[in-house]
Amino acid sequence: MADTARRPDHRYGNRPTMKDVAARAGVGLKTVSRVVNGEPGVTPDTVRRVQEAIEALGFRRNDSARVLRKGRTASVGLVLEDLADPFYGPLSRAVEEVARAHGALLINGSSAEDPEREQELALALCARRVDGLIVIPAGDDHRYLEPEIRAGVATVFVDRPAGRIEADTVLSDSFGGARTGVAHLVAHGHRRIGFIGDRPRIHTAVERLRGYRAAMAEAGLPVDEAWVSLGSTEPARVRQAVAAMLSGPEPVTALFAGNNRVTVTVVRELAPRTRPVALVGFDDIELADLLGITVIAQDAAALGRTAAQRLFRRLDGLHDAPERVELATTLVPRGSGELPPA
Amino acid sequence: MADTARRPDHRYGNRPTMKDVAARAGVGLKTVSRVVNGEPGVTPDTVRRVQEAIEALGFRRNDSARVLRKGRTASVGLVLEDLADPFYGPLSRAVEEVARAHGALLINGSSAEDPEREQELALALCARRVDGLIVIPAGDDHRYLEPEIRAGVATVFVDRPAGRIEADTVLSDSFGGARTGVAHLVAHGHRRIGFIGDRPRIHTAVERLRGYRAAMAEAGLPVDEAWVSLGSTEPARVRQAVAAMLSGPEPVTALFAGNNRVTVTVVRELAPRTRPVALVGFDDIELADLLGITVIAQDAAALGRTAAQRLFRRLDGLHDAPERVELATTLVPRGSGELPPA
DNA sequence: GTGAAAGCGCTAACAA
DNA sequence: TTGTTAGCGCTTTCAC
Repeated sequence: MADTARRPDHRYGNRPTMKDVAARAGVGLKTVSRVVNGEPGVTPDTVRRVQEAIEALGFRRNDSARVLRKGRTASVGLVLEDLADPFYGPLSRAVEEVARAHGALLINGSSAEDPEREQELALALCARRVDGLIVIPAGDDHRYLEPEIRAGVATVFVDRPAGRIEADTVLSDSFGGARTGVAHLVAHGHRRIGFIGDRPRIHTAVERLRGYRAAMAEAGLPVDEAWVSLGSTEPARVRQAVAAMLSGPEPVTALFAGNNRVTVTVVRELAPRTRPVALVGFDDIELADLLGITVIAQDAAALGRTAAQRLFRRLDGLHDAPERVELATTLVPRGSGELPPA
Repeated sequence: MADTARRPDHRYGNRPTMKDVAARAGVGLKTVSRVVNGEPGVTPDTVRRVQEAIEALGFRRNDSARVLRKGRTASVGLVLEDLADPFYGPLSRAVEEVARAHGALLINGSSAEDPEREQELALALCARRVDGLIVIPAGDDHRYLEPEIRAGVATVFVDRPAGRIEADTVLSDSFGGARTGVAHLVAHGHRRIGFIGDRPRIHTAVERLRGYRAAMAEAGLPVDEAWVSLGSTEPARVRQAVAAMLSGPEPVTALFAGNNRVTVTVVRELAPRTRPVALVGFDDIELADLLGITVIAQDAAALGRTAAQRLFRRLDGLHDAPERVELATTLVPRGSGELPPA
C-alpha cells in the first residue's frame, strides 16, 4: 500500500534521499544535511533522531549530487599503459596512497599503448570532472587536453613527457640510466653491444637508445646499426632481434634491454644458449636477484608518488610554471652485466 | 568587461555549460543536448552550428550532472588488497577490459588487507553510486553491504568468499590446488612436507592448508604441527618459518608455499642452501620457468573477467540466486617440485 | 537551532 | 525540428 505512493521516478534502485530521512525524522531537509556532514548547530537530540532515521532507511548520501553542487569530485584519474604490467602496479598504488591521504579516490584506465584510447580515456575522466589527471602518455600530441587544463583540470605527466603542450612532468632519467648501463658493459670489456628497445614512438625508448649511443661514443666504439633494434615488446619480435644480433661472423657479446618486458624475453632466450652473453636490463624485475640479472632500476612508486604530490599541490592552488622532475636510476650489478666477452 | 558579467558562482573552473553553448549557437538548451548525445531529429545545419559553438567554447559535457539525472554512473568499483601485488594487476586489468566493453569506468581501491579500510572504501564507492562493486575481501563480515545490495548495487566477491551475506562469488579452487600440489610432492617420495601460508584470517590460506592436510591424510602421512606455519607474508616471518622447518633432527624435505609472496621468499631462502629442498608454490610467478619453480597456477585474469561478466549480467537485469564459481588451478611442473627427498 | 527556496548542469516529458 | 519546463539529490543562502 504505502509502497505504491512512492515516486515512480525514483532512481538508484529506490534509494532513500535526504528528503526521505527528513520526513521520517520529522525535521527539515537541511537539518539532515547538517547531521550527515557533521556540521555544528544541531541539538544532540535532533542529531539522534536523524541518525535513527538514517539507520532505519539505510540512507547513504549521494555523492553524485554533492559533486554537482560543490564542483569538486574528490577524485583523480590515472591513465596508464597497462595495469597488468608489473611496472605500473606499484606506480598506481603510490598514486592511490597520495590520493587517499587527500581524501580522493582514484579512477584508473589503461590505454593499451593506443593514443586514441589514451585520449578517449583522458577525456572521459575529464567529463567525470576528476579534479586532476595523471597521464602516462601513449601518444605524442596532448593538445586535446588544452581546453581541460585551461578549465582547471590539474594535469601531470609521468614516465614520458607530454607532447606539444607545457605541463608538469615526472620522469626517470632514461638517458642517464641507459648510458650508465652500457658504460658498465663497456667497462667489462665489451665492444660489440646490442640494444633492444621499445617502439620508437615511445619517448623512453628513444632516450634510452640515446643513452646507449652516448656511452658507445664516449668509449670511442662504433655502432653497427644491426646492433640496434626498436619495436614492439612482443616476445616473438624480441626473440628475433636477439637471434639476429647473436648470429653472423661478428655477433654482439653483450645486450642492453630497453625495458622490463624486453629483459624477460631476452633472459628466456639466452638461458638455453651455451655461449655466455652479458646483459643489462632497464627496470628491475622480481626475482632478478636470483637469476643474477644486472639492471638499471627505476623506482616506479617514487614516480607515482612524486607525480601525485605535484598534482595535489596544484589542486591546493599552486600556480607556478610547469615543472619537469627527473628521478635518478640505480645500477644494480648482479652478475649478468659483469660477464666478460665470450 | 564581458567577463565581469559572468556568473560569479560558476564551478569547475568556469567551464562552459550546455546553456552557454546554446546561447552562443542561438539554439535551445535541449538542442545542444541532442547534438552532444548524437540524438536524431536535428537539422544538419543546426548540428554544425552547435558543434562550432562547442568547439569554440571548449565545452565538455558534465557527466556528474548527467549521472544525477540518469541514475546510472557507468562506473564500477573494485576493492582489492594491493594493486602493487603482481597477482592483482592482471585481475584488475581484466575487470577493466570487461567494464570498458560495457562502456563503464573502473574505480580502484586498495584495502591493504585491512577490513576497516575495505569497508570504508566499499561504502565510499557506493556513495559515488557505482553501478556495481567487485570486492576482494579483507574482512570476514560484509553485512555492512546489505543495505547497498538491497538498494541495487550489484556486488560480486572474488578470490575470497563474502562473510555472513549471500552474494555472487568467484574463487580459485584453493583446496583442490593445494591438495594436488602436496600430492605431487608425496608422489615424488616426500613424507615430511612443510606448509607456509598467509594469515589464518584469510580464507584462501585456510583452504590451502585444508588441501595440504587432505593430501597428507590421503597418503596416510602424519602431520607434525611444527610443519605448519600460517601468518604474515612478511619476508622475515617466512624466513623464520623456513629456518625452523629445516632445522632439527627431522627436517622437512619439501615445502608447499601458500601464495606468490611466500614462494618468492622461500625461493630466496632456499637458494644459498646446499641440501636440496623440494618446493611447490601456489600462484605462478614471472620468470618462475627460468628458476625451475613448480607451481599451482591460478588465472588471475580469468578470475577478474569472470567476476566482471557476472557483475554486468546482474546489471543487465539477471535476478537468479547468488552463484559461486570455482575456477580450476593448474599444476605446472618445472623442477623444484620434482626433486626427490634429500 | 532550524528550515524554505534557489540552483548546480543535465535529461525526460511534453508542447509548440 | 525545436524549445520549455520540471526535477535528479544535494549544498548554499538567507530568513526565521
